[in-house]
Order: sequence, then C-alpha cells, then structure tokens
Amino acid sequence: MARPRNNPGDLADLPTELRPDRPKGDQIREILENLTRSLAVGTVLPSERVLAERFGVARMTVRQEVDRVVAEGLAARRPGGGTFVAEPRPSRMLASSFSQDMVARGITPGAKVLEHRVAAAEDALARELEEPLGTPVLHLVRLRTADGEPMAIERTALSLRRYPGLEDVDLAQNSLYGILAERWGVALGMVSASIVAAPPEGDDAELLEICLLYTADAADE
Amino acid sequence: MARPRNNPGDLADLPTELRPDRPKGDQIREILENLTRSLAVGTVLPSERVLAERFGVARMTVRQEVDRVVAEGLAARRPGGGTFVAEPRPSRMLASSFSQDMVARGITPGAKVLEHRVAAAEDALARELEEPLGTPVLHLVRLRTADGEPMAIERTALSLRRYPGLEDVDLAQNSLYGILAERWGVALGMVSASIVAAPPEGDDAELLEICLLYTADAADE
DNA sequence: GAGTGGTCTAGACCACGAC
DNA sequence: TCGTGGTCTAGACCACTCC
Repeated sequence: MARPRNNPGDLADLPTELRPDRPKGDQIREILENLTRSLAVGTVLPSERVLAERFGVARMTVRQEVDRVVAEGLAARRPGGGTFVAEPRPSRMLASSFSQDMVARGITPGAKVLEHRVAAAEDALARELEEPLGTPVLHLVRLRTADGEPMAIERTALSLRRYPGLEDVDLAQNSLYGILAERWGVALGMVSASIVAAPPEGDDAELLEICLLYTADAADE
Repeated sequence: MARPRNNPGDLADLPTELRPDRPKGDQIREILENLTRSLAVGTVLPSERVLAERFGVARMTVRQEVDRVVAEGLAARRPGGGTFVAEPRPSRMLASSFSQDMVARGITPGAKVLEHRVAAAEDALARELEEPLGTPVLHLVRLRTADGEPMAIERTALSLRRYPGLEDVDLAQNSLYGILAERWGVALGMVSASIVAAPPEGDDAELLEICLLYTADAADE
C-alpha cells in the first residue's frame, strides 16, 4: 500500500491547515524551519508528497520551500533517500564549495597548501569533531586563489578516522569537497568546514595573512 | 502587441535549441551563467517568459534555474522590474544577511559595534567603492553575536555619499542590510559587504579577535 | 495597460536507494 | 518493488513597476 517509509507520527505536531491570508509557501517554510529545529540531526523529514497532501497543496509548492530550507542549511537532501535535518551550526552558512562558486563565475580556482599536518585531537577539537580523544586529525590550511589572485584562507580540521587516506590526497589541485563527495560519499550539506574570503587588497592588506576562519568538520553518523 | 521591454537583440547569441541528451535545466543554467558573465553589471536579462519561449520549455523550468543563478550571486531580481546582472565579485558568495540567517535558525542575532569611524576615502578604497577620492566613508566593525555568543566579526566600508545619514543609525540593534533596504531601497544582491563566521572556541581561540574580512560595499548606479 | 517576477496548481516521467 | 527526490509541463492569478 501507499505507506510512506518514515514515521507518520512525525506529522502529529504539524498544523493541519494553512491560514488563507498569507502565502502558503511562507507558512510551509516556517513550519519546516521549526520542524528541523525540533528534531535531532539526521532525522528524516516527511517526504515532499506527504507534506503536500498534509497541507493540501501541490508538491511543487512544498518542494520550492524545501529548496529554501536546504539553501538555509537547515536540511539536506539524499536523492532516492529522503530529506533530513542538517547540523544547525552557523558555520553552515558558509559551507559551500569555493571551487564550485568560482567556476560558476568563470574564474579558475586554485589552491596553495600552507599547512598539512596530522596530529592527535585533544579536548576542544575532539569535542568539535565528535571524535574520541587522540583521534588522528588532518590540519589543513590552504590559500585559495581565483585566477591566481589570493582570495581566501581556508582552515580545516578533518578526522582521519572518518576519512582514512585523506592525508595522501593532493589538495593543491583538487576540490576538498569534491574529494569528500567522490571518495567518501559525503553530501555537501554534511560538511561544516567553512571558507572565508580574504581581502584582495586595501588598507587592511597587512591582515591578509592572518585573516582566517577556524572550523572543524563534521559528517554523517 | 506582446513585445517585451528589454532588447530582443539580447537573445541573438543564445543557443536556439537544447541538446536532448542532457537535462534542460542544466543547459539553461549554463547559458544564463555565461550570459551574466558576458553582459555588463546591471544589464537586464531576458524575462523568464521570453527565455521559456526561446528554449521551448515551461516557465517554471527557466525560473528554477534563474533561482539558482541568483543563489550563486550572478544575478538579482527586481520584482516587477526584471532580473539583472549582479556584480561579479567573489565576495558576493558571502553576501547574505547574518540577521536573516540566524533568525532562520531560531537564534537571536545581536551586534556590538567595535568601530564606528568616518574618514575620507583614498586610493584603493575609493576605487573599490567606485567613488571619487575624498568621499566620506563610514568604517564599521561589528562583532556579531548569536544568542549572546560571539560568532563573527564584520568589517564594512560604506559610502556616505550613497547613504547619507547612515552614520547616525544605531547599528547595534539593527540589521545593516535591513536598514539599507528600508531607507535606501538597496537590494540584497547589490551589497557586497561580507560576513565571516568566527571560531566559537578551540585551539585558535587567540585569533578570534583578528579574524576578520575586509570588504567594501557597492550599490546600484 | 503591458510586462515582470512571485506564487501556485495538478499532474507527468525518470533515476536512485532502501528493502 | 516502491518510495524518494529530480526534472518538467502548461497553464493560472496576483502585486508590482514602468510607461
């Protein structure tokens, strides 16, 4: 029969109908935002078809709002699987692929590895990575370039328990996100590593070298 | 008659038909990306309906791809007006509203003004702002907080010739983007000020105070 | 008033993943 | 196999802007 895979009980707390005086999409988006915040990370959300039926709207209407919630970093899609709650980290707002963004702008992305060091995780970092103390971690610092111009400094910490062999990958040429997606099947939405644009020039030029963002990584369970 | 407002000649260089072996959306997105790169900033793109007719697809198909191009920062919408080419600055990739993002996550955003200084623009900054030498510029540095926790340091330079009176606005309580939109009608897509997430804690904690991003602002003509 | 983006409908077929 | 997201259709009505 037409029973959805995920628990129908998930729908119990959702409003039954939408107010007629406001755009349905806006209301659905708010409901989805609240839902992602109230559920545990990784929880599968009701499917688009189920939500559409629940609210009495077309699937495209639901889908458009799911798109926005995903763009906000609150949820992520798993094609063929479902849509699930993403990590609520604020750094998520910067979690996109530098390479991808540059290519979309017609700019040739590059990278220079400034630091490439493996060390055992302790206290704060281990907590951040949700790994046990002493887990080997690859500390990676890269200067990202756009058409040769230095554009950003990227600082990442990645668990080698999660990504064994990553320390041997040439990250000067490759997109980190591409590698993670390709070899470890990591969805972009699951990575909370962040990228920071650095000053191209200007009065603050002397700060270029220290402009950075500390970020840890986290991935699926 | 049904003649569109923008120049039909804009369509001359566009492909006539799409390959049947690849998703139409992907091809349309690539065409739009190339188009935005080949046209001057501020140029109005062909309308969604015109593009749909041109490629022989439904308007929703075009619209979805325009959405993505807008999300990439290559274009921006003007409701009732049209869709136009946005500034190609890489910093655009971070140009979103911190307040907005935080609210979407159910977090209360705040700000502490670290620097609030008016100075005359010279050389690099004037060029960056596309303003004449000596233009009064508001240098603003804010520590952005999420539920009271320091999350980001935001450094902005705004021309007071463009936004007269901005120096008197209380930016500790208000969203900068909200103010610009409200009082000066600036579309979010037109602002290239950027926001950088700062480390919540960790081994690099001593760098928190200097983690920053220099960015200039730019707006419509 | 004509054109534009914003929203919304009620379907369709496909590829992928879980079972 | 069947549910899922991914893509796509061919329309519709609205609010807004530009002329």
